[in-house]
Amino acid sequence: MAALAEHPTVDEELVARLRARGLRVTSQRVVIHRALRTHAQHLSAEQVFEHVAVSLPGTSLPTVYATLELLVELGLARRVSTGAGPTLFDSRLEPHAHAVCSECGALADIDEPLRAEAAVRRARAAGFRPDHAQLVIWGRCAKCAENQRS
Amino acid sequence: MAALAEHPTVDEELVARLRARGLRVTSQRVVIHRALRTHAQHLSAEQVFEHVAVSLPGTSLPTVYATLELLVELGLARRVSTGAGPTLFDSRLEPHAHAVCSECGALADIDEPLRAEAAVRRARAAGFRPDHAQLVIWGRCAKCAENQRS
DNA sequence: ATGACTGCAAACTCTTTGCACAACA
DNA sequence: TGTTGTGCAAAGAGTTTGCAGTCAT
Repeated sequence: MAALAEHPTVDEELVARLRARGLRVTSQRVVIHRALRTHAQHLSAEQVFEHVAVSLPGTSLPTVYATLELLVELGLARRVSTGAGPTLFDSRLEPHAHAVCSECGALADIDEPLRAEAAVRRARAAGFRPDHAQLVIWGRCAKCAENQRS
Repeated sequence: MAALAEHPTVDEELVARLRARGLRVTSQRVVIHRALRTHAQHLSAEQVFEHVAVSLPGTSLPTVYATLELLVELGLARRVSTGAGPTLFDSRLEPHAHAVCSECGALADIDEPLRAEAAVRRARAAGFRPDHAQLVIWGRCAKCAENQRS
């Protein structure tokens, strides 16, 4: 737990939530959380691992996986499963849609309110306890649509 | 291609779409498509494989995977990636939401119009070519919410 | 001091690939 | 007859598990 004095505001919420659950504040957890928050959104576990390797060499991939799952449980990250390639992790917590290219797998944020209330209400009426909703739009990104005029 | 005379209406569309693309109508393709249409929705490749093993023994798992992907391309099935467990394939083509239990992975249909038009328009404006949208609601199913009062 | 957490290696699940044979058109 | 499609076996990607040792509390 040294050399971690910077980024106070980014870390605060993580530390608070770990403490609230009686979980330990380890350097790995701090660095992994920071990687997700400070780099581009939608990182795979492998990408997080690469970023973390710079700031905290020796961190293992299984720890990255475990920590990312923990962050999701703590409500500090969201899983984005595109079904193509690895699962991505997103530190943007506001509900927003994702556009996924079925050709190259590229992922883009769509800033637009979800309008999922009706479906969420319907799910709740069926005994389901909704946590959050996610809208994924499948299609072709501009680049792939141009390259392959089919 | 014998003993496949039943289920005419279920098969018709598949045969038409295969012919239209100059693709061959094989017994495996017919049986796999039929399995997806006649059994409960949301089957994994493995589950399709098991069902197909009854009606056409000897069919291989790689063929099941290849054919399911083909059905998706032909617009006769939809991929549903929950991010937990294997990819599921859905023969219901009308847009509808899915509720996924983050505890046990159970998947349920939510019959509710999507209201994804605004997000789709936004994606299209960014050069993206939308194909279809999917709304996934994460949470806990009735059973898991009851078992584990946390 | 003690129990949670990590690193390592290995296993595991799901899916794809390469190649020889089979069968639709 | 000429490919397209299939089966088999093997490989591959992504993720999880078991266990011994480490470190936050």
